[in-house]
Amino acid sequence: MTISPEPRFAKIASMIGDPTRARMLSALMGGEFLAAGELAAAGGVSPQTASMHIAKLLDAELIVLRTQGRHRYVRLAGEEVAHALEALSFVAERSSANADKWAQGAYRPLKAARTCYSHLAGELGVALFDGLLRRGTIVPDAGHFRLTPVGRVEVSRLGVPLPDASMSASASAARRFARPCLDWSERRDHLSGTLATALLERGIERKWLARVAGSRALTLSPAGAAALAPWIDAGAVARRA
Amino acid sequence: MTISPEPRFAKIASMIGDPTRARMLSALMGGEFLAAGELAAAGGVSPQTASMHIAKLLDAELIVLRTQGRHRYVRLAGEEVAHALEALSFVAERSSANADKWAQGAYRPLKAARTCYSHLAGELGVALFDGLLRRGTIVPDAGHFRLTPVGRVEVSRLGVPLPDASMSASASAARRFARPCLDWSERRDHLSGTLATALLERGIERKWLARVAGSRALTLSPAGAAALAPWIDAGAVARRA
DNA sequence: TCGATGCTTCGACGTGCACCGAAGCCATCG
DNA sequence: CGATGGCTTCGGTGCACGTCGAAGCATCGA
Repeated sequence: MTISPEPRFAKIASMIGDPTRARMLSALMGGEFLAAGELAAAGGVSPQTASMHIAKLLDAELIVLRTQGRHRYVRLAGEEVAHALEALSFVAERSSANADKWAQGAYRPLKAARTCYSHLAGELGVALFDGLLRRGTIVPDAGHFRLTPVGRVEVSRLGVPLPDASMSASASAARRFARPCLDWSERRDHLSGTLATALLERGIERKWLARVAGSRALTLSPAGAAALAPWIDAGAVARRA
Repeated sequence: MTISPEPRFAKIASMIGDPTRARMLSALMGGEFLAAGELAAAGGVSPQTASMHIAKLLDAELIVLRTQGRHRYVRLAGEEVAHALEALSFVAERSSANADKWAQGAYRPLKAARTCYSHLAGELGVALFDGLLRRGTIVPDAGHFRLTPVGRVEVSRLGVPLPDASMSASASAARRFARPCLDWSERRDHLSGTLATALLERGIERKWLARVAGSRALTLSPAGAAALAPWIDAGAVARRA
């Protein structure tokens, strides 16, 4: 038997495996562009060191670059990268030894509500997902989800832009629109896809949700609790926020 | 901003990121138990070195151990681990620079047909998945798939054991039964779940498919092509095998 | 034009860790 | 009960790479 070549995923994993780069990528899971300096802070290293790490991540195509004046902004390269990070988190958090650590300090806000790259995750994320299904805003359809007629009205009333009413687009577009995504803290599905992305964007824009600086965590405002009340028990939500 | 702790997924990623461990894990993606010595061969290192790596992987709970006499057999710790490896592969293979490498040597058989931990993947995997849907053996149902009445007959005729005809089991069991899984070489879904696992097991048992030693690759026998003919064009299959 | 800012490149340092040789441990087999 | 085979532990070596100081290079504001 000839020695098999090094699997391609090894390089990707080694990129993610360095503690400093992992902190950087974790910060980028917020889904936004971050400047090189911000990444250095997130990683807890000097600008020079951060610069080297950014070069490596670019080379591995885990992030993409956008130069603007003397700033260099960087973002995750795509949903696929975010998904790989989530899958790794799911494995990491599975250990029984970690079960009690959720309660304490630093991880608590992250469990309550956070971004999963471009959509909502954590307790709030799965609660919203449950609510959307229970209320009949979305229904399962061939491996993904679609809005019901009532759902279209409800969602557009929130100010979320929707694709053409015809929905006669390609199957892959329908698949991208709304599909399940495994939540590593709740170990259950939440909603992902362009609908979920639009919901999060609008939620931030209207200040229903606010990003916690330097973290993927989100906080829910009273206005947000009110807006989401049709789908989520306001009392339970308030206790979380 | 306080420096955030090292994300938990970093340790998992660093475990996967070492080239030798990556080769070992790749071999374990076959879904079977492998002895420590076999892992050493797969990794291309001495037994001592393999032993150290196995200890690390056990500590990280990426693999599980089963001692039998003087042999120590090891297997992936679960579907979650396999899924994380697949997600990483999906990122790794996405690069445009890799597009042409599929054609050449070592990767060709892997692309044609391979195991995805416990089920079938690669060109053969997606072709079978397409065939199962086109022929109406399985149909989409609320985010996963279920057998049609005709499908039950067809599949049991292959000798694949099926759960109770009632199918009144829990929703999560239905979900586990048959669901889509992203194929990193084809960049499309193939079938996963207990049905897919049973299909692969039966296929190996009846020598329709054979494992290639020291690899995740599979080869399709003429008998296999005949057995799968209702779902897959035999000509196209033969050209692959 | 000049200084400040944001980031990169270069060079040197230190350490973590993968690796193997040698030796030891535990089963199984003759 | 010794011999063999499979695997682990220990000890020592070497390399890869993450780290920062210093210097260089753009861009922006005055």
